[in-house]
Amino acid sequence: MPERLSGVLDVSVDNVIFGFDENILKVLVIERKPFPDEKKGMSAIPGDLVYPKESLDEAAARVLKDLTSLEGLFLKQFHAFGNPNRVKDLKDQEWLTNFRINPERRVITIAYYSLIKMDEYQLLPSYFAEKAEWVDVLEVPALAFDHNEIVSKALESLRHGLEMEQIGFELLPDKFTLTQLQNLYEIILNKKFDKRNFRKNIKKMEHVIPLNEKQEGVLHKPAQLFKFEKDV
Amino acid sequence: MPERLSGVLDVSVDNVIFGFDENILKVLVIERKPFPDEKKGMSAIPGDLVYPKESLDEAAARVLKDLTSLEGLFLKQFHAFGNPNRVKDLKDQEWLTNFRINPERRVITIAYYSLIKMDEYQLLPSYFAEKAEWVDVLEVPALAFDHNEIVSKALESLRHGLEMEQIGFELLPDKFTLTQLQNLYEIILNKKFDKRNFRKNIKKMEHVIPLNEKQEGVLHKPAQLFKFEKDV
DNA sequence: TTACTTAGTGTAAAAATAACACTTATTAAA
DNA sequence: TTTAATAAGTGTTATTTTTACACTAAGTAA
Repeated sequence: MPERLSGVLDVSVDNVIFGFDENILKVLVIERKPFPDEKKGMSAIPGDLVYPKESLDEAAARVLKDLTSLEGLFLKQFHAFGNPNRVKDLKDQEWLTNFRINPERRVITIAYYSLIKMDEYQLLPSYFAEKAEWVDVLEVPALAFDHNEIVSKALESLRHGLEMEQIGFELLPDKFTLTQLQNLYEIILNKKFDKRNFRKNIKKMEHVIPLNEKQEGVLHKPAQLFKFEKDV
Repeated sequence: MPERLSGVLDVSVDNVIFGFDENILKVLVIERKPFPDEKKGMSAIPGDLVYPKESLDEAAARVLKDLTSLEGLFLKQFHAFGNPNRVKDLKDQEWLTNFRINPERRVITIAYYSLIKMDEYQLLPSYFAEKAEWVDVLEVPALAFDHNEIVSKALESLRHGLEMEQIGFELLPDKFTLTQLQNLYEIILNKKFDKRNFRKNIKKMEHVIPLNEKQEGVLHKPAQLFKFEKDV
């Protein structure tokens, strides 16, 4: 048992938070406060160390809450990243020195993704971030650590493992039109659907319930509204 | 940052090793050496702590090799388990005391599954195990830690994420019959397929190559043999 | 030669998917 | 009050995919 030294690891959670605004899919990144000799702090996705007495899911929820003030969201664990050098880059080390007791220590991270409606809350940067902002999933800048890899894999998992029911609950208003729903599918899956075929498929879904209400305040034929029914 | 104490976590990998013998799907479990007052040691799936300088994938491969002497297998990371009390059961603690420097320490585990042909190697119990044995996936006994949960989730992932190409490479002989292949599918997916329809589907797969060879030594019409072609 | 065993094969019905264009309801402006 | 603009809403047909189903063929052993 040669190298079984103790206490040499930390475990963190990292959250890839996708934001949806009816037209575009974005990712939440946090910009670090710059160092004295930096023009602009490097960006990262929100993550933090797991506390001693919380589960991984609890840690992910806590971090999400701390960084976005949102609670009760759908949070999906999708992969663990454990490259032994994933936090050893010089810039990353400099930054960690300011925010971790043991900045040099190896960190294994468990990554989650989550989905929120961008317009439903204000981004509130946390104590260690200069600002929090949305970036287009197709134009993610260079991020700290292995966060670009984490974001790529999250997007892949999102498109793969997709249970639209759950996602729809999170990302659409309580009452929504079929066009909004189709938009959601198209943006997340990054492909187009035929309107009539799409609607035929939706009709088969028992958890999408038509309401006796119409859209108001639009300058065209108002659409019928629908809701999701959770318990079917 | 109230509880951000350091050095309180270990990280392990656990491998759910599925074994296939043309008729049944089994899981490899290791029986611990019993304590003086025990009749029979408790069983567990093979896992171990991650070394300081290896990646998670490397750790999983190493553990698999140590415990089964197999190398180069398809290894799929499928979930991280991090309940803070997952190794705190009394029996588990007693056992850990014999094999870990810090038995009381919380352990987060990254779980992998793998697939092997049962008849291709001898089970060689490692230094801390009384014996290693195969158990039917439908009759897994009570295991240590949260290993029953891990096995369930592995089976679910296996059936879900299934890329049969890869699995077939591991689990079938170099030359196989379509009946063997169908068996493999049926056992892993736990359902029956129509023989003709199954064969129609296989014909569409470019990586399944018919050979100019027949089965020998059987007391019925010999079947044509096929092989997998990796690079398509 | 016969009995036994598993291999191997085609077709038709049913279901799912894909392609496609016009009419309707509403608002705002003329 | 008519017209223009906008997005909503709707059905049918062709194509593809999936399912269901039963007999003949090739080999071995008695």
